[in-house]
Amino acid sequence: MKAEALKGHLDGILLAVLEAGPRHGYAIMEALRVRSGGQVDLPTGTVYPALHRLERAGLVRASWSEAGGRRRRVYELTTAGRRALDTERGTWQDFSAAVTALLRPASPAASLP
Amino acid sequence: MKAEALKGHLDGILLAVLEAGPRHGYAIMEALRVRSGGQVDLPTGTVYPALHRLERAGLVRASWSEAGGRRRRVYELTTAGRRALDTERGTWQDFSAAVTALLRPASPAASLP
DNA sequence: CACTACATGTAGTATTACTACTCATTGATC
DNA sequence: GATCAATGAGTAGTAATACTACATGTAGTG
Repeated sequence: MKAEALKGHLDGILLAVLEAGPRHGYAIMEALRVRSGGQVDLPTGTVYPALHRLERAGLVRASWSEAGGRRRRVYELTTAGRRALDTERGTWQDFSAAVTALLRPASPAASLP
Repeated sequence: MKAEALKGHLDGILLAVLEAGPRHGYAIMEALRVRSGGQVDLPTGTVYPALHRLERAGLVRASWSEAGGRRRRVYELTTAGRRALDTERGTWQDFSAAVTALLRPASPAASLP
């Protein structure tokens, strides 16, 4: 399972990575790879547009920096971003509990009422 | 939390409902409402197209039936559908474990290496 | 008669994450 | 000295998904 779709929870995950401190896009991708044990390996075409989206939404703040002849765009959480992360954690709890319950085999049940 | 997006796991959930026995679309929506305690309340514009998709994919088999002057399209799992449901359960386990881990607060961490 | 529950469906839209590129620098390898 | 991998940022175009908002019709209840 490599490029597993994060399906709507990508934003929350990016915010969670940034909670630990400011990071640039490439570093975020690597942090995700490391923290997931290689399970989550996002392509740049997923991560960069997502960061721009979060920036437009005011959940992260970005600034250019330079290191070793390489320009980096460093992102950090805003207050709204922190709030959004809290909300997302709650949403995820509810969502995952609901899906887990629905996916669990039910009693073979009465079919047509 | 009402029309919560099932985000890519709708198909698996529909298959899980049908695992308990054949059902028609409307009954599936109701089963979902009941089994989720009202949390999951899908609009018809989500469920019917999804069922058609599953049928096209060969994961369910459909047939018309008549009850009380009402025509119903009754869906039941195929062998492929049963297999797909097993796969989806595994995928969900991995996926939810990964998201839960990534969403968990990390050590405040070194930022820019 | 009007309204609700039952029952199925479509058209059009917004969002999302993907593939497949482009561009540029640095450091290691041949 | 050339070439390649890693670092770093980005876009264009596409496919999939679930949504809103509608159309259509029957049965039963107040």
